[in-house]
Amino acid sequence: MAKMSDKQFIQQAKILSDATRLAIVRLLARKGSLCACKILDDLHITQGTLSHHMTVLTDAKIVSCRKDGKWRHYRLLPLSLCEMASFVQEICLFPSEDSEKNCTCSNGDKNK
Amino acid sequence: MAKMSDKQFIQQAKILSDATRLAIVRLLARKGSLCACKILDDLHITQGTLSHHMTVLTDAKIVSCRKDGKWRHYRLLPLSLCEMASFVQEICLFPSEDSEKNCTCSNGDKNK
DNA sequence: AAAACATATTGACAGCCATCAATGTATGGG
DNA sequence: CCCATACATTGATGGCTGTCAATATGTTTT
Repeated sequence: MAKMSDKQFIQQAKILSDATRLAIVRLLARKGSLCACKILDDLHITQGTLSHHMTVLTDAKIVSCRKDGKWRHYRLLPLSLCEMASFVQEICLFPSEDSEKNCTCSNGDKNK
Repeated sequence: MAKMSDKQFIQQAKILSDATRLAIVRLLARKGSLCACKILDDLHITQGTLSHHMTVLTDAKIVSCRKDGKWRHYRLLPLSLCEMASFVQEICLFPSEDSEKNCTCSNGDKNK
């Protein structure tokens, strides 16, 4: 699994930090695969708004899209989400070293 | 570790999806503990802007703050970040069941 | 060909927010 | 006391974006 850049993480986090898009992602996580019209049934938004969100999610490779006649079937792509989880996990596991002793807030010599 | 609500996750993700705040978090992850003036040295923002971001991060319990005379020492709090990582991880581990067979996009009967 | 359905696109708009400049507050030094 | 330092607060502003209404595009059905 490739490591995510800060820039990538920011993009993905911004995408997931929207209530509507998170609802879509969670819905897909439960249902596996859905066409846009079924997703629309669960949300209180316009069809144009949903289309916009699906484009955003697809471009970010958070979901995949398969054409089937008139329909578009969407499915969750685990890779981006896993990379995102790892990204946060790594920060979370910071060494926790105490560098306060090195603080030189222009008073680092107050103990002289 | 408590489970995060969708609302909480959205709030935290929104906070981390800002380049400046992510830089602050990563800086604290490396250095352990820093006062505001040292954080300011690493960023190209105004002091007032930094103060704003530190308030946001502190309110969200992503960092802790300890007063020491004129100074404020900030430190990363791992809990919120870990919960956030778990939140994404759980979505990432969705069952991957294929419910496409149940899709009734008004053409569920097209094989009749 | 026409109508119905599914989705995409466009333009406009309101709300949010990161940022700055300016000012305010608190703490410590001389 | 006065001044410097560290940080907070306020008001204004520009940019981004989620949303809708309207319209367009593509596909299937009749």
